[in-house]
Amino acid sequence: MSARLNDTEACDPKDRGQQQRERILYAAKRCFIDNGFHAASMANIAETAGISAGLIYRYFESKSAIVQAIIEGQLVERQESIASLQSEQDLAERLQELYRAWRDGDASVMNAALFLEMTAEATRDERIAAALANADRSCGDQFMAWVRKRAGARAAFVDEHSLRVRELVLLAFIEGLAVRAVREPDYDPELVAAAIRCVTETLLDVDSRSAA
Amino acid sequence: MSARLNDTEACDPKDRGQQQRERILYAAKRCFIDNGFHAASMANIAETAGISAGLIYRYFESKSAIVQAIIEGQLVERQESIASLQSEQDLAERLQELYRAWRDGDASVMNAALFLEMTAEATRDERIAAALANADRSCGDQFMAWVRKRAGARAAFVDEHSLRVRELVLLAFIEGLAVRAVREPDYDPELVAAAIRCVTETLLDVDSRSAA
Amino acid sequence: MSARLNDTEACDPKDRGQQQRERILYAAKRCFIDNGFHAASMANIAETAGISAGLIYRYFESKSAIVQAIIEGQLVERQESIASLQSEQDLAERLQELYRAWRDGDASVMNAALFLEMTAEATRDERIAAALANADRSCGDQFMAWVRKRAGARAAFVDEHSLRVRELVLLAFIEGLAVRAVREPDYDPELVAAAIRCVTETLLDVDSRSAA
Amino acid sequence: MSARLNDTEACDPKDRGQQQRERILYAAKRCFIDNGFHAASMANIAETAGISAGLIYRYFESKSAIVQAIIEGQLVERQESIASLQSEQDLAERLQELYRAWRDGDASVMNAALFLEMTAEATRDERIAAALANADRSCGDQFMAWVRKRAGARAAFVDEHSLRVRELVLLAFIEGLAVRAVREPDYDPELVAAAIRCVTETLLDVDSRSAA
DNA sequence: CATGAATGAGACTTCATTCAT
DNA sequence: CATGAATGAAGTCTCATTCAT
Repeated sequence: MSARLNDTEACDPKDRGQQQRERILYAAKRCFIDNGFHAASMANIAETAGISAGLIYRYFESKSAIVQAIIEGQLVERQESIASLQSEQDLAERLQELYRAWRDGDASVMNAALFLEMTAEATRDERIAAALANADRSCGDQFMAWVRKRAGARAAFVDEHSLRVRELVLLAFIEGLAVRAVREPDYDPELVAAAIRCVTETLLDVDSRSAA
Repeated sequence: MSARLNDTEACDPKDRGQQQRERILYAAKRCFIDNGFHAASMANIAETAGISAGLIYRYFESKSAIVQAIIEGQLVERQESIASLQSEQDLAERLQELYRAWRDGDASVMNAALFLEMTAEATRDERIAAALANADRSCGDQFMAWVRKRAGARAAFVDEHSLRVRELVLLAFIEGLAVRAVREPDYDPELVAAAIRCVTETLLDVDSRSAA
Repeated sequence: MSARLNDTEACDPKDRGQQQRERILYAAKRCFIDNGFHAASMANIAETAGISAGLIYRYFESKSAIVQAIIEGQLVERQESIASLQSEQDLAERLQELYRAWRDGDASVMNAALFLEMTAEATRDERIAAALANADRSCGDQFMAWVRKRAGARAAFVDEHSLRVRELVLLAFIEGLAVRAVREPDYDPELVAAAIRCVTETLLDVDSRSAA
Repeated sequence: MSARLNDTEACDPKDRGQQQRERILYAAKRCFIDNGFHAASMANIAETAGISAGLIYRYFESKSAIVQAIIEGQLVERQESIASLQSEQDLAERLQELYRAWRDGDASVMNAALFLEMTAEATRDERIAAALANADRSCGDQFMAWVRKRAGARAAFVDEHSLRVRELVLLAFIEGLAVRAVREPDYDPELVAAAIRCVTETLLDVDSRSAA
């Protein structure tokens, strides 16, 4: 537990708590990914974080509070990602990145299995459901604003209903990729790229499809 | 589950065991849907099936063996569903039905949350992963055969790669609907219908898109 | 664990469950008396009962359910005791018996410390409060009926309000004896007997005091 | 707890510790009353006292040491209360006040549930038992002296034994009121007042009852 | 074939107490 | 003198699984 290595770094005492929170969150993410949401025990998480089990409760009210924090953290990441979105091609590239992250299960980003489990857990835990719904709505709105802006840049008109349909299709497709990443981890990357292009091009082709 | 047979009625002694298995599987499906995969206890399942807890172990080695059996059962259902597929419009209608079943948790089909949980579980349980991959591949092939047949019926040509892309897009979209059904259960049905039409029309519009 | 000694006696299989319930209740009473209500753990009770901790939950929903069962058991005892009450002298004798049982802490009857702790617990556990209130009301009514009957036997009239006052005084006095039994276990028995006579005689002296 | 002194103000340095002790004791009493003896945590008490949890251990050896200190403090209060007792009517009034405090949980005096819990705890903790016995005896003697003085004032003779009986009856009745206050918090105040009058009048009616 | 009582491990969570700062 | 982060033991309760009947 030397201070220099993976510990507190003994500087800036005021946000020591924040560091602990993050340490716990990171450990929890790893455990959830490795063992599944229910199989990962608090003792498990504590050990991974290198602290005692009871201490977690100084920073999080309950196991479910940890999940909520993870969801909210991801919300921020997603928002930043959308905010920095440029062209339509950029969107396609981002989706490919996302797919790779999902498939490879990097603990620092969202992992597909974890994403699915959290979604399923929302069915049974109201607080998780609320956190997810909030994140979805927030990102959805932000994304639609982006689409509108892009359309406006090309002087194209896009009616509200059509916009909503596109959002749903794109969202379902993206989330479906999470399922695909888990169930069939060995797709040819080119195939996935083509599928992503197929969807993004169709959906953002504002003019030809606005009558759908 | 006919009313006549819900006890030990001595007809057809050879597949008495098979009847018990199915009775257990049906009960398990109901419990998993209602309570979630981990929250459903063996006692729960036994009670739902109207038998004792210990008896389950005569027919299934463990709880996870039940899950596998359910997955394999679903494979059969899906194959039958695809086999009976007719026109393109029929496909869209089927998808809408599927979405409704997912959202409402019809016990006869699979429920969305359960679908997601099983998918996530595949990350941790090799046998479940194998069962799922097998089911996916089998259904995928069958579905592609259907598309080819439909195209042939209209004398349209469709190259292999394009076909695979479409399959992936459609599959991801369908599975994404499961996520949507869980995370946003209050979509306007019309919106979902429009999204489904949007995808099926685009994907099955063989001629105009074969170059994509 | 031989069957003949302190076990199931292997007869009458239908109320095996009832025997287990009683075995647990008896063990719980002992533990509560010895260690206090909160300090007595379920593991403690289980060990005393000679079973595993988890098994208790087949017979009682929770720790608090055990307390409720104890309370209800005592209600029955109290009712039977009141029902068999004869003359006024009999009442005084019964109270002396009760005091002795309280002071000596026989686990089979009510123990004073346990009585007080349960009363205190009622402040924090609604279900216990309800069970106690129910028992009190039931016994109170029964007791007042007895007083009325005794008065009628002597052709004495006793008005309702005066009756209620007496009931309260007697009840408080009895319950206060529980406190006394715990806080000063070494009273001269004659002193207690005199105090009991003092109260019972005063209270049941219908004629001279009915104007009070 | 004057508003001026709620921090480290350096006046009168010698009994700074005493102030802290009292602050902690007051907080503990509040917590015990609100949450019960076992449910009140040290963290709870510390927060109520406005200090850190660790600091409590500079002033009290353990949680149970706090309880003892509270009991000893109550002894002083009770003695003062008895010392200021005037006429027989005054006694009745005091008892009504006490009953109200019992029932309503006034933090300045003791609350009934807490009183019962501490009494029960005496069964298991010798030091608490000793503190309680000591307090009871001391107050009892003081009370009997008061009765003798009142009797003497009216030139009435009262023999020792009769005096002891009265003391026991009154004490049991008072303590029984604590039980009543917890188990039946909704008594008509008039009923309680009548019961108290009934007891005090009977017991202090030196002449007519001295033969009992 | 069938039961369901019994087990034992392990889940989440709380809390009195200590100790580096 | 004071803090509050940290621990570790213990608490209640659940549940997959076994086995005597």
